[in-house]
Amino acid sequence: MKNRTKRQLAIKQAILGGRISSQDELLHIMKDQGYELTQATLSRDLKILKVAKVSDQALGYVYVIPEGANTENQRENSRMNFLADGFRDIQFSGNMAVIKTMPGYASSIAVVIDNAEPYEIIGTIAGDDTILLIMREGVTQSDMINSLILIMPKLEDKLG
Amino acid sequence: MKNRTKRQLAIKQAILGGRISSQDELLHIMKDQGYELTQATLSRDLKILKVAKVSDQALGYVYVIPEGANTENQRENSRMNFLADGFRDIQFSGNMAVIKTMPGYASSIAVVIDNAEPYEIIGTIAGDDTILLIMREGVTQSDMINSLILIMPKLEDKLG
DNA sequence: CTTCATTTTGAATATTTATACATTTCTGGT
DNA sequence: ACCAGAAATGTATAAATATTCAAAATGAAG
Repeated sequence: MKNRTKRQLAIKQAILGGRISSQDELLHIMKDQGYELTQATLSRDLKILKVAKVSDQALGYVYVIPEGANTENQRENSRMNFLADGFRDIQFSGNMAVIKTMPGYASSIAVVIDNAEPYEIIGTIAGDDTILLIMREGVTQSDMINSLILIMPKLEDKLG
Repeated sequence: MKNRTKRQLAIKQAILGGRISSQDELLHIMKDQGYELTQATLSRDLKILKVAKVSDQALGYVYVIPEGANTENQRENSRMNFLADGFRDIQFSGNMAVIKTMPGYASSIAVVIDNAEPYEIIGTIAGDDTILLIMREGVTQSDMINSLILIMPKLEDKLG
């Protein structure tokens, strides 16, 4: 479970970064990165990540993540980016994480996280500029960060 | 050639309109509309139109036209929509068409049309708020309109 | 109207991608 | 620790899609 999330993030980034034109190609890339999986799993992951294949001048076809996929639609997506801008900082303590935000942002961001229902996070409590996240037993800080980036890609600027 | 353009427009609209989940399904729809073609041709058309297949809650997969496909990228796409807003009117006379635009828009729009190199249009001459289009022999007014919509989808609001 | 070159298309096929099914791996409760 | 149920994965295969190759259509030039 834990590994699945991480793998999907890696797949997503491979796609965002590279010019990949078939699942086989992507499969080799992932294996090079140390992930063990088969084409079947890859196909399922791509479905979950809403990856699409479109024609491309140079390669014939490339995999892309259409704008606004993963987040229903474009408007939702830009709202998400807006919210990500309100993110200031995250600190960990035991099985808890505390996110500090710009004033007023906390509950909106918490709602986004809640709706995504990430495996890593059991629950959230939000004030005005602070969110408390309760982490699932066994989840690492790095897992948490990956999970949050998966929900709000723009956070990568601040967390990656 | 003429028919090919028209067919591709019909395909594009079927995709924009409907929830189509396989080429076979789309093939039947096109045949119902009186187009004669095979899956092979359809596959090529979808490639040309930069249509993509992404996962969908209800249907498993649907065909979509990712935002900004057909036009290189999103920024280009919004510029295109902006320009389409400057379009006022089109009138035909013999093998010529005259587009009236808001002041200053004409040459930008003409450049977009020139770059698309539509079969239907031999050439354009633009002033400040007027574009003269020379139509290819045998091209109908309806062909022209379809062709322009194919270039600037947003024109459909004003021409469809 | 021919002829040649180019483009488009279909049929058959290769390639790619999705999924059914069986198996393994997790998770939670006792 | 053990078991039952759920989720994830691989294997094998079905289904879907892209491409090769040959034929037909179209266009340009004489």
